[in-house]
Amino acid sequence: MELSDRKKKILQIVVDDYIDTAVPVSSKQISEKYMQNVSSATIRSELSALEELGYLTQLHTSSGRVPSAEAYKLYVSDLMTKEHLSNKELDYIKEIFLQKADNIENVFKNAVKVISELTDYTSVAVSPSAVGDKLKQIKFFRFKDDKALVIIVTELKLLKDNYIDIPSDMTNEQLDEANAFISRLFEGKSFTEICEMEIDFNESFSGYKTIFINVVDALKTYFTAREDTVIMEGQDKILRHADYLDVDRIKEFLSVVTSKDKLLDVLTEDNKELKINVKIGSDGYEKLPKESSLVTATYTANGKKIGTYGVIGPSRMDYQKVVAVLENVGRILESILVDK
Amino acid sequence: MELSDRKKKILQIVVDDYIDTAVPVSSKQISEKYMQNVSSATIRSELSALEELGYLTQLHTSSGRVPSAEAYKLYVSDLMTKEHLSNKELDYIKEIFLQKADNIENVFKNAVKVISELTDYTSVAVSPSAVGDKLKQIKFFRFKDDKALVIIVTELKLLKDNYIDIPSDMTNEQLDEANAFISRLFEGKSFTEICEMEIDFNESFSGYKTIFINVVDALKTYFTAREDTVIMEGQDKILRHADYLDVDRIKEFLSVVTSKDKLLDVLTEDNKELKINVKIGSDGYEKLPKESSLVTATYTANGKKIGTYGVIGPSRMDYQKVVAVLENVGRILESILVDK
DNA sequence: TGTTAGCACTCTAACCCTTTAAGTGCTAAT
DNA sequence: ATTAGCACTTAAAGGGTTAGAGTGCTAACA
Repeated sequence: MELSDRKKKILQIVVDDYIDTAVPVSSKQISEKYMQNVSSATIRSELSALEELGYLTQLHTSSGRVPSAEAYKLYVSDLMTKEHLSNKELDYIKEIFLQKADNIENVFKNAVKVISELTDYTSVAVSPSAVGDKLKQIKFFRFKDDKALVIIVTELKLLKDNYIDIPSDMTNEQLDEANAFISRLFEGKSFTEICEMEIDFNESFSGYKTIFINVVDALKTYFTAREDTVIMEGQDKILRHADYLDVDRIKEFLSVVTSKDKLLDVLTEDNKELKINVKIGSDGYEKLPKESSLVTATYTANGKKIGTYGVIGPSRMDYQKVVAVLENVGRILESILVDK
Repeated sequence: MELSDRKKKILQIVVDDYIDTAVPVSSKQISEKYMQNVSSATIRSELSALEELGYLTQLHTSSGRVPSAEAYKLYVSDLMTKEHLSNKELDYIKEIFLQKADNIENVFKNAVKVISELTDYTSVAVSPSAVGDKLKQIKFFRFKDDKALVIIVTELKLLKDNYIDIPSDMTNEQLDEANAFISRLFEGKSFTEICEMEIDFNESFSGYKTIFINVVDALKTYFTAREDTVIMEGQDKILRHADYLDVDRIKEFLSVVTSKDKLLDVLTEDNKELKINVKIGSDGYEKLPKESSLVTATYTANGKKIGTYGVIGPSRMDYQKVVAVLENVGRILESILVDK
C-alpha cells in the first residue's frame, strides 16, 4: 500500500528528528517545528495510522513515536534527502586513497579507514571468497635449496605469496620448466577447475609431481582462506553514540563485531544487487545486534562481486552521511580498481 | 617495611577472596572462612593496619576491604601460590603452536590466541621495533620488466617482502649483480648502520644507484613500520567480567585497547627485566584504564628483547592462571624460536 | 601486650509513596 | 477533514523509611 504524501512527509520528519535528537518524536513537536499549518491533533491521527501500518512504535503509551526497522528501510530507499560531502571530506578521501595499495586488500583497508573516519561508525569490508576467481599468473622463485616462493596473481588482481618445499636436488632449469608446465596447466583456470583437473604425469614430467601437489596445496590455502578477508576499523566508535548506553547492548554488538564468522555471515548474504543495502537487527532478524543497522555497498566488476563494504552501527544512524560516504568511496574504488 | 607473616597471610586471603568473589572482604568472613582460631576483632585491627600501609582500601566506611594496586603487585610477586595448568590446557597449547608459523609474527599470533583462550582475557603482544635488528639475507626476484620482489631476512628471523621498481632495460644478469653488490654491502648490518653508509658509486656500479635507493626505501618502510607490530585477540573478552559493568569503564578500556599507539606506549615501556611484569592503572598511573592490569612477559634471545606478550584485564584478575599460562607459553616460545 | 566481646555509628540498597510533566486517545464541535 | 479540550497513562525524579552489613572503639580478659 502506498503512503499519502503527507504521511510520507510526516514519516520523514519523524525519522530525521529522531536520528538527530534520539528523543521519541511527539505530535506537538512536529506541528510546532515542522508543520505549523496543521494542528497536533491531526498529526496525532496520522501518527496513529503510521503506527498501524508498522512504521512507528511507542516505547510506552505516553511516549512519542520512534521509527521501526521498516521505517528506516523506507527512509533510506525513498524518503531521505541526499547529502553532499564537503570539499574537505572529499579531499580527505582522495588523500587516503593515494596511499600505497599493492593489492585489493590494501585498497579495501583504505576504504574502511575512510568510511570509519568520515561517518564515525564501525566500518567493515569483506573480499568475497576467491573460489571463482581465475589464476592469471603463477611464478616460482627459488629461495633456498629446498624452498621456493610461489607468487600467485589472479584476475581480480588479488596477490598472494606462499613458500613451498621443493626437492633440493632440482636444478634451477628444472624449476623453471616446472614453472612453465604448471603455468600452462593452470593459467586462466579457476580454483575449482584446477582441483578437478586430472593430470597425466607422463615420464618427462613425473619429476614435477611433488612440486605440483605442493602448488595445489598453496592454492588451496589461499583460495579457501576465509580468514583475513574481513577488514574492520573503529570497533570502539560504537561507544560514542548515545544508543549504546547499557552494557548488554555493547556486549551484543561487540560479540558480533569481533567475530569474523558472524560478520561474514551477514556480509555475504544475498544483497539483492541493490546499490545500497540496509539490514536492521530487530526481533525478526537475529544475526545483527538488536537495534543495529548494517549499511553496505557492493563492488562488482565484469558482473562479478568483488567486495562488500559498509558500516555497522545503531539503527538510529546518520544514513544521509553514511550513504553519501559509501557512494563516494564506491566511485573512487571504481576508478582505482579499473585502472590497475 | 616488612610485613608480619600474619599480615601477609591475611592480605593473601583478602586478595584471593576478592578475586574469586568480587565482593569486598570483611573481617567476619576472614575469621569464619579462613582463620577460625582468630576472632574478627583481631582481624579488624590487622586490616586497619594493612589499610594504613596502603595495601587495602574501603569503598565506604561500612564496607569490607578491597586490595589496592600495591596489594596486587605484592600478591603476584610474593604472596600468591603458583598454579599448574591441567593436561588438557597444556595439550591445547601444544596443539595451537603446531600450526604453521613461517615468521615470528605468526608465532606471536599463536601465542596471543592461546593466552586469550586459556585466560579468558584480552591478550596482546608486540614485536619490538626492528631498528637494531641485523640484516641476514636480501634477495631480488624479477617479477615483471620493471618490478622486482625483494625478500628480506633478518637475524631475528623476521621476514618481509616488498616490491621495488627497477629500470626495465636492466638484464637479469645485471639484476643479479646488483643483488650481489647490495648483499655484500648490507648483510650483517643493522638498519641504522645501513642508513649511515656513504656509498661510493664508482663507474661500474653507478647503474645500481636507483635500485639501491629503492632498496633502502623498502628497508625503511619495513624497519620503521610501527604498524602491524601489535597483535591482539579477544577484545570482547573484557565484557565477560563483572568488573566492567558501566559504560564509561568499557569506553575507557576499549579506547586504550583499540589504539595501537596507546598500547605500544605501555607495552614497550621499560620492563625492569623481570620475568613477569605487572602494571596497574590507577590514579597514579594514567596510561592504562582505571582498575585495569597489564601482565606481561618478555622474550629475549642473545640478550636482545624480541617481544613482549601478555594480557590486559581487570585489576581483579585471576593472576594465578594468567601467570601460569604466560610462563608455559614462554617455555614453548623458547623451544620454537631457538630451534628455527 | 595481644586478643576478644559488645555496642554505637555509618553507609548502602531496597522499597514505597508522591508529584510532575509529557504525550496520547477520544469526543464533540467546527 | 480538522481541531480544541480533556481524561488517562506512564516514566522519571525526589523524599522518606527500613534492614543489613561492616566498621571502630572501648573495656575486659589471658
